[in-house]
Amino acid sequence: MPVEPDPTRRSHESWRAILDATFELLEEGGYESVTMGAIAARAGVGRQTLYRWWPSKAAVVFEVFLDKTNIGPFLAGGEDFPTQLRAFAHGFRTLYVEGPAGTRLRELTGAAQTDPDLARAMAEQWFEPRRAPVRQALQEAQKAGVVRIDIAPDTALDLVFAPMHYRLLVSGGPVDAEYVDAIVDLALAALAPGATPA
Amino acid sequence: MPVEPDPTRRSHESWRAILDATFELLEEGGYESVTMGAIAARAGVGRQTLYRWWPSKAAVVFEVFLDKTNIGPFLAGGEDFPTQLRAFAHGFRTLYVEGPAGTRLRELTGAAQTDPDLARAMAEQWFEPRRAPVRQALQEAQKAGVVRIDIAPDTALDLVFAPMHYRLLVSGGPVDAEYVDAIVDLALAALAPGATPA
Amino acid sequence: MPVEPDPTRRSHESWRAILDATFELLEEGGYESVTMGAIAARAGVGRQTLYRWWPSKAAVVFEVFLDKTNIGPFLAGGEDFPTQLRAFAHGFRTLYVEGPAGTRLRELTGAAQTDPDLARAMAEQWFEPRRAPVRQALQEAQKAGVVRIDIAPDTALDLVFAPMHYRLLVSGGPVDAEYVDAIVDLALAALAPGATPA
Amino acid sequence: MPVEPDPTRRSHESWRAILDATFELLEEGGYESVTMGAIAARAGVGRQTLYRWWPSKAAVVFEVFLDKTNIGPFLAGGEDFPTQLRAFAHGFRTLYVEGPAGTRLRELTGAAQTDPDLARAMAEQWFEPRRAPVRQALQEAQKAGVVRIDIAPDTALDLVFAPMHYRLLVSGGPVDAEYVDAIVDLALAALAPGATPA
DNA sequence: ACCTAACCGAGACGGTACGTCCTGTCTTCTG
DNA sequence: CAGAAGACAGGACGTACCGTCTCGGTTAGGT
Repeated sequence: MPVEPDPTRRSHESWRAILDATFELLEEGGYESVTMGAIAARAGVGRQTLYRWWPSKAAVVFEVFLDKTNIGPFLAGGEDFPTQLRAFAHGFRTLYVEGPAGTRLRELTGAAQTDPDLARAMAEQWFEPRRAPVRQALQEAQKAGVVRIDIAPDTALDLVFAPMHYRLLVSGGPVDAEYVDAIVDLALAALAPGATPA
Repeated sequence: MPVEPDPTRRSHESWRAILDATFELLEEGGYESVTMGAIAARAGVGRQTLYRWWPSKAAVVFEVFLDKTNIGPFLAGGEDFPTQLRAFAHGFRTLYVEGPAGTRLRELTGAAQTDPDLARAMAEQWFEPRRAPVRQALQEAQKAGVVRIDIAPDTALDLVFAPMHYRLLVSGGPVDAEYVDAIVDLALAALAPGATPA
Repeated sequence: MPVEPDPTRRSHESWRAILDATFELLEEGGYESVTMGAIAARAGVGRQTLYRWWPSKAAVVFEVFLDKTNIGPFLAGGEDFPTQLRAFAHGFRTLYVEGPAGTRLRELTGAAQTDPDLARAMAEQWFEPRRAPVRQALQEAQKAGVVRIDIAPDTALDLVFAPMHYRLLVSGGPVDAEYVDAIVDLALAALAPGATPA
Repeated sequence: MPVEPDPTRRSHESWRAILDATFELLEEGGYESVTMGAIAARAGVGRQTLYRWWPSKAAVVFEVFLDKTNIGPFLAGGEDFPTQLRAFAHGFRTLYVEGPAGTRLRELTGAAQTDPDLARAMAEQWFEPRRAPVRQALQEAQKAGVVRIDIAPDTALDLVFAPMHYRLLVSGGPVDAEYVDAIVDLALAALAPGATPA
């Protein structure tokens, strides 16, 4: 049984240096170019220190990703659900889909396909925290009768989350503001209380 | 100057042995356990023969994936669009989402996040051939007035394709028949000619 | 500036535990398997405590060797030189050449080839104390005219000490009682006052 | 079961570069400073190539030692045994006891104390080839009645070989020409047909 | 009865070397 | 003469130790 090291013994300087070094390496050459050895060398840290706190380079990169991007988007309160949802979707796109954050998200999600630990960590620490507030608002909207009650909340959420991730990871299609608007429109249409199939 | 190998010289026995060996290795240990060396050894083939015809293990695995799965789903003719779409979605789920094919699809899509050549090959040879017939049927349904005309076809397609891939690749949620039904229902509701947002 | 540790503060329990742990590790896996970390862990002692009192694992192992073997052989008084020499040689063989002590002696002498500090310590604290009484007896025998006077004492001593160490360290040949007898016979023949070359 | 690589496939350039690099590293920093990684880097060779042909750095260094020193000493023919023996002993001292060769011999013999494979290789490929011609000459001298017949040849050989190795490896005493002469004198005295103990 | 200084166990730290694995190229021998 | 076999340079991996360091806790005088 692996002994969990006492986090209070952890050297803050090393931890910071490791995250910074990893960030720089990611910016310079992308995920593939990052290696445990390169991180250690850049950070001026022993290789073993890396392995003491992270099981793999994927874990380090994920922590950097969390460290740099754990800033939203937040759900605006005091607005109606459609407005909230649209604002959230645009915020998500701005923060995570384009630019380096999008590339990191693609690379990490890619690595997670063959790394169950990473997949679990990302699900718990990244994806779920972003779905949770929207789920909450959705369920309130359902109770208020603004959204169909006969849809499982997670299925409804997928209508907005899935297309953005799908274009990012699979189809490579553009995820611009127009696309986000269209997706939100379609989701709201599908979720309208009296909606019926074509 | 790299000489382009003459495809007519390609040995069918070797080609077959390589694909079979790769398939076996995938079944036995998954994508991570496959290496060019292991394929060559298992196939009784020289390493160079592999590199002559494929640039990377991803390319070999993708060819195996194509070889084993290039069998549908097909779009039923002579039925109305909702019926066609639903049947297609269930067919897709059955063939590619669960079982080994789903695992291969996840692994390859994962690898494609850091391998642009693989990403392009998969888009052209796998994803697009599956979207194309549905796009065709959708556009005919739009012309027939059965589906809203004001939606870009690829955006509309995403309503069905995205959720299945999202659960497979990102959320890890179940992709069962109920989910597929729900997604198709919601897509059709969103695409109904008179649909309006919540 | 390195402060010299105060020897009076030395914990006897730790010292004992370290020597015992080292001895056990040597018995279990030989010199190669002993590490400073393993000694500390086995002794229930901090790593730093080891380094406070010994500069290297070789030094610890040598102290264990001294601790366990510093018991002779002794030179019998009141006998003639040939008898003394023969008894000493057999005693040496019994105590140090065979069994674990012989293995330790081999390993330490081996390590001393690339560790001058260890080499010096062994020469002063182990080899010389064993040569000294024999040298003393030899010199008395020379004065008494029983042994040739024209041979440097250390050269004469080598006639007995060298063959046993040579077989132990270099040739791997047997160092049994017959060999010791033969060596002592030859040495005495060479050292006889009237001896002349072949 | 480890597959023995086919020696005919061995790259002569790499082999030469490895031996030369190892020799240089030995000259520069001694045995301790040599590492498999440093050899590979200096030789411009892959690490795996080293491990393909040698099991350890000790094996490489031993091969370098053989390569550089496998040049004698030779036993002069047509002379009487005492003259042959003395010339051989001086030749041995000149070639192997002083200078870098002596240091290498010490380091390798040291390493052999905890490396049985090395010990065996050295015994077979280095020590025995140097003892063999002397044993041969000794046995002829015994048949000719010039040397006592009642001494095992290997015991007799030890009278000359052991003291030189003992001073080199154990006592650190000088191994100069005077010492060699004295040792040869004593050995011959001990081996004279009519020799009797003191 | 309290300081205070050195000791202690524990273990994280920066490093170095290890031996293995895999990649993509090059060479040799064989059917 | 095509291709199986495998050696090659290169480089990342994860592990094992090294010797130093920092952290609290304990012990032992000296006040």
